[in-house]
Amino acid sequence: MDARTDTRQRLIDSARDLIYTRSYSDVGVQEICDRAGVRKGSFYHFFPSKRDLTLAVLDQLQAFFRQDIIGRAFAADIPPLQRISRFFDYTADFQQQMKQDTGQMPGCPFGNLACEMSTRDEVIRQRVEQILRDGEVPFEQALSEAISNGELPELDTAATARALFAYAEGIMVYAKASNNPEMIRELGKRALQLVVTQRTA
Amino acid sequence: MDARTDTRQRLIDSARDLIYTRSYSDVGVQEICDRAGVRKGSFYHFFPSKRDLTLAVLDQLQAFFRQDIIGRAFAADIPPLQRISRFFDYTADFQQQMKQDTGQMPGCPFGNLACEMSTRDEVIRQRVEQILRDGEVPFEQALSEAISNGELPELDTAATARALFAYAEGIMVYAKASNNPEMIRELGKRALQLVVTQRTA
DNA sequence: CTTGACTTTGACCGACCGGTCAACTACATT
DNA sequence: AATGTAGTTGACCGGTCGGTCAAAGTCAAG
Repeated sequence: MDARTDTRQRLIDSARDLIYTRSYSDVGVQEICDRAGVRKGSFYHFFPSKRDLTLAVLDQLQAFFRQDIIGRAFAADIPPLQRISRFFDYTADFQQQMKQDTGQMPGCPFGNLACEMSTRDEVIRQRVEQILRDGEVPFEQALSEAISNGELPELDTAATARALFAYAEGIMVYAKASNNPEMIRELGKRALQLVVTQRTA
Repeated sequence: MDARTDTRQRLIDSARDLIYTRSYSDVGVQEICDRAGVRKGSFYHFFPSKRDLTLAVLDQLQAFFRQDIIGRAFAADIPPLQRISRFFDYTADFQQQMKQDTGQMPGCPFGNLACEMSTRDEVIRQRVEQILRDGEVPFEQALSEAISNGELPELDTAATARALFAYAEGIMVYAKASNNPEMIRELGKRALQLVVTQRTA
């Protein structure tokens, strides 16, 4: 690992930890540098601005989210609809671990930044929007597979996937406001109701 | 309107506008005072801290939310389940108006503050948590009424109301990230699916 | 006319903000 | 050994942060 990569990566990691557990505006460049053991001048050698560092942080968070949450939850070892339920369980596990480590439930890093930054930085907003769009994909795939399997009737997989993901975001906001990861599990149980096409009764 | 009430109220209004459309950390006390036409020293005569002003802002926002959104949406002029659908429509209308006025969709002020402040200020977190709890009530009442009417079978009204409200929060995050209030309408159409107790198919 | 409470003012506090810059070091290539 | 490049350093920029304070102004009740 050459020094370039290392310093740059330490800045990303430091910013990820701080911004995720606090907020964009609450964390200064100086604090990010301190935690990374980097002088501020070096920071601006690697990133033209705090915003650009944040975009790099978003890339890394998306990669982690895809591999460690989405990837494991949507693995093909169980039927597709069960994977959606598993996603909420793994999300709850992760938030529970974060709370154990930091004392507080940080919620969804993308939702957090969407709320804080969408009206303030169009570049960040668009990046977050794209990440949310990408997050719909595994849900949509699981739904398609369930339809193929005969587990589900024909339905609008794209719209349903989006509703599921939006519900997941709402659950995270709600659980964060309550500082209670258990709420993710409770509310997550209802997610599959969004998949149905017609109401009973 | 005596001067005391007026100055204090102008500070609350100014802070509401600025914090709602931007964020807590992005708005300074000085800027709040400038917009209110108040000198900073006066600010600290009426509020011991920026946090306390924010709590006053939350009170006012909750009152507005109750009267102008919840109150109108859940009026008894239509059947209870339709009131829930109307809530999403009115919410979309309001966000559309905000976007027209400011260029951007600000989303839910409570969800925004939940995301930004829950890990940073326990007092604000608890206040927001209470506001979210209070928001569940009209949903729960509508569900109870629908059960009485025979429109719905017996179900856990408290848990269902919470799921509905969480879904609403998620829709707001999603729409804000997309800067597209229309998304509230589209996703809102699926809300009543969360009310069902068993899946078809 | 005085008192006392409420309100306003503007200067001030130390700390921090995001960002810039010229000088310097380390190292690989020639 | 000389050169070029990547990386590092710390001082520095103007501006803002949340918050404090003593002094002055305002006004109604006694």
